Amino acid sequence: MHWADHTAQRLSEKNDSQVIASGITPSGEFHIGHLREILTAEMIHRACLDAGEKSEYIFIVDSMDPLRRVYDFLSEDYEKYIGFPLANIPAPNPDGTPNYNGDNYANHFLNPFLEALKQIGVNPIVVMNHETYENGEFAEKIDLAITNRVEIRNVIEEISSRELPEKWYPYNPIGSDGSMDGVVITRYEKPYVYWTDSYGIDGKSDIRKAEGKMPWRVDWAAKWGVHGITCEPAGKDHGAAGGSFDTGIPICRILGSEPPDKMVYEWIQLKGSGPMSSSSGNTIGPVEALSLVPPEILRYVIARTKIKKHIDFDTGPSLFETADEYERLVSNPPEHKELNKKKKVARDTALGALRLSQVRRGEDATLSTAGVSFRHLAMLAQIKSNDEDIWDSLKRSKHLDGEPNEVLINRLSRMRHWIDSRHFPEDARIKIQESISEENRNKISNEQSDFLNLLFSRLEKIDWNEKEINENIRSVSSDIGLNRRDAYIALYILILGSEYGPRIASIMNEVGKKITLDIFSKSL
RNA sequence: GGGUCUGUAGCUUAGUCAGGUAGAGCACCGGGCUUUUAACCCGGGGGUCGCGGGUUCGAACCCCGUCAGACCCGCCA
Repeated sequence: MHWADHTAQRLSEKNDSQVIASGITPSGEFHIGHLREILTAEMIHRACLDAGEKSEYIFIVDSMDPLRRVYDFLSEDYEKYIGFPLANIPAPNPDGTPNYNGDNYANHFLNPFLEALKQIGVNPIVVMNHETYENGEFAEKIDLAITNRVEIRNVIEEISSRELPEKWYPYNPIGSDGSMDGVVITRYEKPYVYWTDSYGIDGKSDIRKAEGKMPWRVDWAAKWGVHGITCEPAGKDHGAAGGSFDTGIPICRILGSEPPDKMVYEWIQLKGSGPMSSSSGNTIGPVEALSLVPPEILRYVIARTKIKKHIDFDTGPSLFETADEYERLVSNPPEHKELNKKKKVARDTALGALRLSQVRRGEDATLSTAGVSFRHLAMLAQIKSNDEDIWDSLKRSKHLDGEPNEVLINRLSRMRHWIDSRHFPEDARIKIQESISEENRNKISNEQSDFLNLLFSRLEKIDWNEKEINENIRSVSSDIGLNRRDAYIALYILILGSEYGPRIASIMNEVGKKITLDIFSKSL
């Protein structure tokens, strides 16, 4: 059974309806790693719906979280905003300086991410956490937290083995300048928290408004209760023993609600370069990823992997494999015949991954395939600049019957982006030789050389099109008495510097008569 | 130091929760397709399931230990 279906089943035994949640702090550019957070939760949500459960999927944006420090992509101007809620400070310009006329910091990073989510078929209920504070929904939890602060402090100290000060409060008020740093609470009298900030200024915060927030570990536990969350997968950083999940569970109960079960997923890493991080700049954005990778393939990368396995995200060679695996699975799904238990499980898992990879829930997977392997399309896209020529070629090779569908058109457009990008694998790149290298010349036999010479003289006279080129290759090889395989090998060596390749006549045709014949004349 | 997760064919992995003869795909090799070799079809080889012990009629699966990698215990998913 697929992990999402399995989780859905477990959840249905516990609750009548589900609220699946994700939470992310918009402290910088969103990256592919965040997509795992989102998709893990969203796929569980879909699995619940598919099982006939009631379910909602909410994406909580931690817009009330403070700016921790001046990240590398920010200018020094942000020094003055440290400790401010992200919803209350200006978004950065491209050069890192604050843009006082633009959107707030949280929205600035959030909006492009939501756009990317739409593309991969994720339409969450978005909750801005600062609004939950603003409209007073947290007031009761804050009150409970403060009145039970000793107990909560003990939980955190015992479980996370952190030491908290004697006068610790599970609430950080915003001081006179807008920052939550260095504000000391003097007393609590519902609904006001009285404080003195780092300038010695006294003030009070209303717990029914966004005039302060609970610290992270308490805030998370409170959110579970306020939104009635039944499942929130968390990154493994939160999942460690003594981590925020372990403290959140008892704190949530202290605050009067039943917490979701602990659920932890592994991280996505960029192949070869360690974990992604918004602040270190080691990222690939969802938007960039989606310009190269079809959305159903991106979903499939997450869906096919068990949540406790780490994923090496790679927009290089393994993308071919993943994409082609997807195509194969759709066009040739595991059969429903008599199977033993294990094979049945394996089949259900694979089909579940496929089902959850669809951009639109419930859509037939066969509508999401292009009918052509990634590899083949990559080859065609490189040798044919005109899309129509590609459709023609695909019709001839019987990949395509009639007009290309939307999926195929999208695939080709993304393929062209990929080929033009630095991510495209070098060994998949077709490189037309200018002239033959000494090493390659030695691989060519005398017979092959005769073939090339005769072909050269014939090609000079023909109309330059794929059919003519092909016919000449065949006739010349017959005339010389060279078997066809060796003839093609000679041509591949000459033109691509390799002993094999895609249909050589297409390449020669696409490259053009003059350039092709130049290669011959320089090499022979 | 404490803890979590991962380790199955050259590569990516299914199967581990509910123990019952190790399954795929890629790659590789061979054959076919007689307008082709990154297209398509058929076949084949390849695994001490990290290692050691235990429980069991039977262990990839459960238990103990051990090695390796990743990560957490400081508000980075």
